[in-house]
Amino acid sequence: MDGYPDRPRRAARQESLREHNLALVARTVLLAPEPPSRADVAARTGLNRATVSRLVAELVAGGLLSEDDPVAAGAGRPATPLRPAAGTVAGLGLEINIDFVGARLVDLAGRVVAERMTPGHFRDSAPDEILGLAAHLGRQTLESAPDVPTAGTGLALPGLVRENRLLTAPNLDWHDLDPADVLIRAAPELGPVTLGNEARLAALAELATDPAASFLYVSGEVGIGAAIVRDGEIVTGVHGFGAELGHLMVDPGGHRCRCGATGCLETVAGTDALLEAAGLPGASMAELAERLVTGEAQARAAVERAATALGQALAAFVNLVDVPTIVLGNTLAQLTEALRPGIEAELGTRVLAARWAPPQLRTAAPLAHPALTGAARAALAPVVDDPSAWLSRVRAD
Amino acid sequence: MDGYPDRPRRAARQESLREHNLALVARTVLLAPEPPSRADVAARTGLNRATVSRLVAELVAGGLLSEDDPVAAGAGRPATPLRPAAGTVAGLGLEINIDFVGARLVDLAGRVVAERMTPGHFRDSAPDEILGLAAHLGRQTLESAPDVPTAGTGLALPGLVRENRLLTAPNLDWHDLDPADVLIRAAPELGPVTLGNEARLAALAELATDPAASFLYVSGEVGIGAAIVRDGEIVTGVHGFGAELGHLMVDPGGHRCRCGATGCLETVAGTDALLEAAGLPGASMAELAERLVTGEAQARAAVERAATALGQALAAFVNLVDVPTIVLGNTLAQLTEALRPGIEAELGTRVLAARWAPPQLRTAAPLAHPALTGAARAALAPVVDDPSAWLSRVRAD
DNA sequence: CGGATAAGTTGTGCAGCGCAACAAACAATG
DNA sequence: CATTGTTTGTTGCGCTGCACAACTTATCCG
Repeated sequence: MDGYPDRPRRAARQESLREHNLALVARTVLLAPEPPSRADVAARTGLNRATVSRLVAELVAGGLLSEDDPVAAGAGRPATPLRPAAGTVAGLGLEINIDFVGARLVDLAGRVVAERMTPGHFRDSAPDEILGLAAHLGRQTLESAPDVPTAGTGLALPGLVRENRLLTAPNLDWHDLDPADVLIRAAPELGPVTLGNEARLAALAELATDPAASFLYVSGEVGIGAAIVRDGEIVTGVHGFGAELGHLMVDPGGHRCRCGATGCLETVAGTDALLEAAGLPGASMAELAERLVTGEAQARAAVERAATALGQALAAFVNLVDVPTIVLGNTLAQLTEALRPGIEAELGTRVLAARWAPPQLRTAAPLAHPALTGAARAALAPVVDDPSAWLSRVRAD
Repeated sequence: MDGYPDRPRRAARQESLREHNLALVARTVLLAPEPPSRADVAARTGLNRATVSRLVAELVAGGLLSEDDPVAAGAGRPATPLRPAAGTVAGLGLEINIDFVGARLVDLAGRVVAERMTPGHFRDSAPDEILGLAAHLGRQTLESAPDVPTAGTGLALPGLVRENRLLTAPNLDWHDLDPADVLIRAAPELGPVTLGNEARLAALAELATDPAASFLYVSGEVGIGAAIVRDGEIVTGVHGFGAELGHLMVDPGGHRCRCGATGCLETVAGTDALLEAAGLPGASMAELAERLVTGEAQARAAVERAATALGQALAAFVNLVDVPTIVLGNTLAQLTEALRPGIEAELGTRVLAARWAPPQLRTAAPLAHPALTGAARAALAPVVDDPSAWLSRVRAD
């Protein structure tokens, strides 16, 4: 039932072979933990050394890969290590969230080329104004690195995104918008703008550490978002959204949620709800973590309750979607160890397959505003996934 | 973030082109609602007419496709309709369930070539004995159609399947088995045996009506299984299982479930649980449906409770996985209309994206033991997905 | 210093597709 | 009933792109 070749969707011609193998070689180098030689790439991909040489030549000429100085390792001709080119192609990540707007320019090598950040309070804000600010930050960021060509822009938003439109962002009180259009009008140099859900793009950033991983990324913010990653790919529902973990019901008789239903996970384990229950409204998660150390009862109780609710929701998730690992990100990352016992207890009893595949729980890689980096990566994705198209664009200049 | 070409995984050589396009042409004909001509196939796939002709010739020679008599449609040379070949390749489906063991031989055209069924009571049964019975039924079925070459066998089981092993089937009380091995020893002529979860294979049968559909298939049995189908493909979790809808928690303080947790959906809406709550233990769903017509209070209350629970579980599912359609199958199919109001009420309030994409609810296509057909289709899948391999096997004879 | 070894390059052969021209089979028209 | 127009399917040719093998290059080692 599995393991068969990808379902063929469109005709493959001679040209498709090139596109496919070019992408294969590019990915192999871009995602390798250590810079591989041409011979390494040939061995890993199954392509002939001669073919790899030809393809690498194209990719180097197009500025996607670069060669290091040859290094000898034992006998034989020294290998020429290949690595992602730095500073030749970049993607711009933008993020609009409740408490800040930011821009980050990231190149193929994963280096942050430039960054701009504006803190603020954008709850119930005017979309055009904030999008204008984002466009401005993006423009500034691009201008600060004028010699780096940009493939496009990714925009992370805390809401429901579908077909490159924002359906709703409850915490911003934004609804039914076309932010990509607004951005492009304000700053055409941003190039094609791709929208993405904040949690999903944060998951994309998390992937940088292990490009072929499978996990559920849980992003704790005011709300609770999530994204499913399977073998290094974000799993998308039919409509483009999904993984709305925050609105899983954990308490049929619980509080009413902003979404209209009752007993949603967010009403128990969302940042604001949790801090309020702990008797620390307006505080930060870090402060809450401190209170736990001193052993304050109300804080403990609130965290325990949140952990149980999270555990139940995650168990439901794992039963339905079967992911091996759960990654806690953003504000939840700071509480991982406090939450662990409660979450693991629920996972242990409720996950049907726990005996054979106990879900692992871990903290996200430390990185401020991961969705910014994820958005930049999303903007670079077309280049990585289809280098041929980018190369012909480069040649056209 | 979406719509980019499939991630390249292995090297593509000239031969890969052929394999790809051969599969493309085969699929186009096999899944077409009406028999298409070569010219139709060329238009739909984007391949050149000449190429299609070459590929079709191979597929016809290999017994995968057959030509109808040419029919004139308006001006021009009459087109030669192409259709799946009947009786030249078949897959054998086996199913072991609580109340029967069955075998069904299905050819590429979807025709049932032969079938054998043995009713019984196999709860807490001896695996070797029942697998022997299944092997015997399979052998008989194959012998009754000796001139139809078989690609292999699919085996549907009501339990957790992973890497072609049965981890657990609580209702059979079978655990940690390798049924494929047992079958092949007992009847080598069954060929390669692929295991599959009952709900998942039933979903595969449901796909026959609309080969590119996306839906959640909910299979009501003693337990409640489910399978996610996205664009005509079964979505598999990382470990191979997932979609364990029956063990979603709907009532934190509810009954203890066989799985060890409390308040699972199965304990409210599973066939046995539902009938018991309705005051009809041991009856059939059809009888329950009748009682509803006469307006019996206890039956009504039980169904309403089940509908609400199902609605909550399905809402959770849709929020997490984002499927547009929910298909109720097996025993649940008979209650669809009785359950609809309760389910839709919950979906309406709990599904975050309901405003933009309200989930549809419908009954499965009428077909006895759909998992049998699905298992047969699963056995045929390798042929459909990689015709080249099958063709060279045919040529080798 | 020469042999062993591995990396990368060059030239040839072959598979497989698109393209264009062509043959086949029918309908419409006067 | 012959001619024209239209669509289907086939044939021959040329191009793309990969594998393969032989070769060159650059290093290590004895």
